[in-house]
Amino acid sequence: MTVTLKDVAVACGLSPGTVSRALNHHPSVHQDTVDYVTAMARSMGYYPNRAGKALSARKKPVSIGVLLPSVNGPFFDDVKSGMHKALREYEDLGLTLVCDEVEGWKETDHLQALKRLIKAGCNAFCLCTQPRPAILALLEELKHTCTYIACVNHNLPELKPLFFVGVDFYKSGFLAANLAHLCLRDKPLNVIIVIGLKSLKGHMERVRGFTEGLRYFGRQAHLISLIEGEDNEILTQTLTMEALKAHPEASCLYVATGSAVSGACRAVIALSGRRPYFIATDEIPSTRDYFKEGIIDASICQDPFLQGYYAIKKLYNCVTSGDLVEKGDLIVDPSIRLKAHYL
Amino acid sequence: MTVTLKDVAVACGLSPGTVSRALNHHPSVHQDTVDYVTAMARSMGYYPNRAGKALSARKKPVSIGVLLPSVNGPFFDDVKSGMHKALREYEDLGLTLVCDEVEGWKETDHLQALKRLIKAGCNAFCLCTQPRPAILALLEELKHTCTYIACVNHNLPELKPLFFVGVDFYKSGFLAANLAHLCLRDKPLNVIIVIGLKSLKGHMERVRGFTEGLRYFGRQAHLISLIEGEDNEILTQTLTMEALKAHPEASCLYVATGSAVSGACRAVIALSGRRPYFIATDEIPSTRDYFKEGIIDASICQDPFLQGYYAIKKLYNCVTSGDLVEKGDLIVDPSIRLKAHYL
DNA sequence: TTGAAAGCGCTACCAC
DNA sequence: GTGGTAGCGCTTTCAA
Repeated sequence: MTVTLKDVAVACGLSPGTVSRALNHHPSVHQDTVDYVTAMARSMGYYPNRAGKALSARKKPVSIGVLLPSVNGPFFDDVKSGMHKALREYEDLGLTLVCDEVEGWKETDHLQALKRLIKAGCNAFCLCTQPRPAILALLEELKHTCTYIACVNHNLPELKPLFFVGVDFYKSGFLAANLAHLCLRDKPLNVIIVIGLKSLKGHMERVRGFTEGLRYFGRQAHLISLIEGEDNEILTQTLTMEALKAHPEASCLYVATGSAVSGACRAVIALSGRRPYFIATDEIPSTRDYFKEGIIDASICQDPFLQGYYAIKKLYNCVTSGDLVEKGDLIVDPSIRLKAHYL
Repeated sequence: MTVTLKDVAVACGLSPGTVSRALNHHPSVHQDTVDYVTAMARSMGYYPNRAGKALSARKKPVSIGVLLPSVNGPFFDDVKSGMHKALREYEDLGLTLVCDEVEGWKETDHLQALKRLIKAGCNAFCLCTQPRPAILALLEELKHTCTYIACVNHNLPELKPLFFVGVDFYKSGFLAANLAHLCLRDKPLNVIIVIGLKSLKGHMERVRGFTEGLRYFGRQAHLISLIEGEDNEILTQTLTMEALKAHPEASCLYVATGSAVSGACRAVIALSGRRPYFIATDEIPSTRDYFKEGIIDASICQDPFLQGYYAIKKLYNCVTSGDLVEKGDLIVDPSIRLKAHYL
C-alpha cells in the first residue's frame, strides 16, 4: 500500500491538516515544522494522491492561462486542439483553461492579453509569445507571485520558464538539409530559401540549421537567395517567382516558415516549368492540398497537437504535485511528412 | 458546477447507491431502474468524476493484463516504456499493470501467458499477439466475462477487440515507396525487399503497400527479389549478400521488418561496393548505430512508445468511464527518420 | 502555530 | 431490489 498523508502525519506526531499545510507552502506554518515534515515525507516516499487532492480542491480549481497568437493562424488550431484534449482528460480533476488568443506577434497585443490573463486570476500560465522587453518585464514581475509559467512552441530563454515544450528549430532545418541531401544525392544543390520574418528567431534558426546541415553532409551547396516574405502571401509569391525565374538552375526550394508555404506554392504553380524539390515547413490545411497537387514534395513538421497537449498536462502536473517531477523541457523531434501521409 | 451522482439521485428520487449500481451494470438492480437512471443521467449531462471514483475504489484497482512478445525484442522495450509512463500517470488513480512477457510469436507460449493473465484476475487486457485458432478461441471465451480487451501493435480483426492501437502496415510500406520515389526520381528503381516472416501478416502488408505505392507514383519498378530472413540474422545477412552480389543494378534496398534490419546492414557492410538506397523499418538501438555509420539512409518508424502509452490510457479510460468515449481504433501515422534525428 | 472535523464524488457493505 | 452509512486522501474552515 502506498504511503498517505495520514501516515506521514502519524510518523511526525502531527495532524493531517498541519502536514498538508506544511507540504503546500502555507504561510502559517513554522519553518521547523515545514523542514521536519518535508524531510519525513521524502524519506517515507510520500507522493500526494491526485484523486484525493482533486476531490477536496473542487472549489479552487487549477486554472491555466493560455496565450496564443492563434487568430487567423491555422497552425495554432492544432496546438489548441491538443490543449483541449488535455483539458478533457483533466477537467474532472479540477483543471480549467482560460484561453486568450491574439492575431500575430505584435508586442502591445501580447502585453494586453497577458494582463487580461493575470487579471483573470490564473494560477499558472502557458505562453507562446516573443521576447520583447515589455513582455519580459511583465513576466519577471509575475514570477514573484506565480512560479508556474511555461512556454510552448516558442521559448523565452531569457525568462527561464518552468519548462518549454516545442521543437528545436535548428534541428528542423538540419533535417531539411538531410532530406535535400538524400533527394539530390548526385545533383547540384542550388537552393532558394523562403522565410517569414528575419526578426523571428525561430525562422532564422531553421536557416542556420539548414546551411550547417548541408555542410555536415559534405555538400557544396549554393544559396541563391534568402527571401523574406514578411508573412505576406502576395509578397512571398512575387519574390519567390522572381527568384525562380531568374535562376532556372535552382534545384531545391526550402520554405522554412509555415506561413510562407502557400505563397511559395503559388509561385511554383504560376511558373509551370520544371519544378525544384520543394521542402516545406509545418502542416496546415492548405499544405495538405498542395501536397495532393504534387507541388510540395516533403514538409518538416513539428506536431503542434502534441505540444499543446503535453504543455498543459505538464503544467497541471507541476501545479498539483508541487513540481516534484515534470520540470525539464520537452523538445519534440521534427518529423518528415510526404504525400503518402495524406492519401 | 458540474452535475454529480447525487444530483442524478435526487432527480430520480433514488439513493446515490442505487444510481451508482444502475450506472455500473450491477446485477442486483431492476431493469426499469437501470433504464430510468441511465436516461436521466444522460439527459442531465452527467459524467462520472474520476477523482471520486478512483478514491472510493482504492481497494479494487483497475488491473490491466499485458501480453507482449518483448523478451529479447528491443522494439517492444519502447512499447513497455510507454505503458509504464501511463502507469505512472494513473497509478494514484488506481491503475495496476500485470505484464506477461514472452519471447517470439509461438502460439503455445502466448496461450500460456494469456492463461496466466486470466488467472491473475485482471479486469482488462492489452494484447500483442497473433490470430492463431487456439488464442482466438480462448479470447472469445474471455469476452463473455470481460469486455475490456484491446490490441496493441498487432491487431486481431477476427476478435473485434474494444479497440486497436498501432500503425497501418500497408501505409508504412506505401510511405517507403513515396520516399524511394523521391530519392530516386530520375533513376531506375531496382528493388530488393527483405522481410522477416512471410507468415506474419503485418510484414506482407508492408510489401504490398510498397509495391502498390510505387505503382501509384507512376514508377516502373523492378522487384529483384523478396528475401525472407526468418527472423534469423545470419540467414538474413547471407541471403541479402547473395542478392546484392548477383544484382549490381540494385538501386534500392527496402527492409520491411525491424528484426531483419541488422542482418541486412551487415550484408551491405560486407559488400563494400556502391551502396543502394537503404530504407529500413522501425528503430531499435542497433538501427541508430547503422544510421550513424551511414549504412541506413532512412527508416520508416511507428512510435512504439506512444502506442503503449495510448493503449493503456485508453483502456483505463474505458474501464473507469464505462466506455462512454474512447472506443474507436487509434491508427498512428508512420514516420520517417533520417540520420539527422540521431545527431 | 496547530488540531479537529467536515466534506469533495463515489462505491461497498450491511440492513431492510 | 433499494436505502443508509462509512470511508477512500486531501484541503480547508473554525477553534484552540
